[in-house]
Amino acid sequence: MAGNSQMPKTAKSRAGLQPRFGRKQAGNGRSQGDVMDDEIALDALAGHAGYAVRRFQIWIFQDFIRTLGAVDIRPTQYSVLTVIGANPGLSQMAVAKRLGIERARLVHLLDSLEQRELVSRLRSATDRRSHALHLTARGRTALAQFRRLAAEHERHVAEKIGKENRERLLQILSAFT
Amino acid sequence: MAGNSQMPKTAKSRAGLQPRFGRKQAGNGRSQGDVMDDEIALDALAGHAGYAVRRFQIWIFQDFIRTLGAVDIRPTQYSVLTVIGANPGLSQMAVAKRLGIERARLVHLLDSLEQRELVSRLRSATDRRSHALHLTARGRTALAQFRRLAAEHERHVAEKIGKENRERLLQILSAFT
DNA sequence: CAACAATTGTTGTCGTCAACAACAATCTTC
DNA sequence: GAAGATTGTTGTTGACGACAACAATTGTTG
Repeated sequence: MAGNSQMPKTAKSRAGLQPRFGRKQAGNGRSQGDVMDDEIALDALAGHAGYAVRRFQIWIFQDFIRTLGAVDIRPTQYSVLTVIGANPGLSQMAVAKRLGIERARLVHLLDSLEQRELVSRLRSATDRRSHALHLTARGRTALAQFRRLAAEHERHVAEKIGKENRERLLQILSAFT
Repeated sequence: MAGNSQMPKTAKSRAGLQPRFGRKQAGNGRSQGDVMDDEIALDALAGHAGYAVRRFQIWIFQDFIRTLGAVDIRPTQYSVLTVIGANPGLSQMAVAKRLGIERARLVHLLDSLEQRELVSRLRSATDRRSHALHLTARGRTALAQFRRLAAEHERHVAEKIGKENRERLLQILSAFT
């Protein structure tokens, strides 16, 4: 869950969903389908939380990916690093459960993170089935940088919906974290 | 955008993300990774809007899929039907742009919807490149039922986060619809 | 009006992600 | 110790977004 979100690899420049005006001044006779975007009624959709949340989530992930683009870290990777950083020694199962990621999926995520030498899988002394996850030294310093960029992303969010709204949002959704 | 969201085909019964207690009373000596979920710190993640939004979006889509499971309608399909129903005669381009779906993706969505005889693609009289999208009679009555189920889903959302919070959320995110 | 550019629907490819299923190695439990 | 559960792993399926290319059909412009 923390993961998902199929974002564009190439972050789109057009950040937004701002209403677009203009485009062919609304003439008299408009044929089928020839309607300006803004005029297209959403109908019941406008009252659906899921629709709004979905579009917001897309925007926010795109901005995250763009903002952390230079360091090539996606939201899921960031969430994994953060949890491991805050809880060294966790098993893959524990991380997966905490973040709502499938353990099958976490395998690949960790493969990549381990290849980049940000995370290391140590064999657990007490349970030889499981791995104890740790950040490498490199991972720790890298995460510090990621955090700064993530904070910048969070400022973008605040700019987009308003500082107070962002906090209200976090409060409303606190049960889901 | 309206689309995306890879949901489980088989809606999970456990709706939630409620904190789970218990599981092996926290003994004294806990080894690596042997930590109760609730104790695992999220650290910076807790302050990230994207993380909360993502988990909420997953919950909400799962509930939508489960609630509309009997009629086999997913969020994206519902959004397409709603927009076509509210704006008969729209071209595929117009629908795609309005919902933020790729037109390539909409092709498949409409193929499925047309096969189920909920939507029909009529050749536009004015632009022979494009299709004028309409709901079939069957589609209109079906959509009415979908709407009732979607309203039920929306009530689940209200139960989950609170009636007032849901409305506050819709207001905060209104710019994204 | 004819050449060129843009749009529309379509097909296909690639990459991300969630859900499952199966498996070997390793605990746990009875 | 045998049966059952858990952990990490691999592989498959399906929804989805991004892209690229294409034919058919406008539009635009010299």
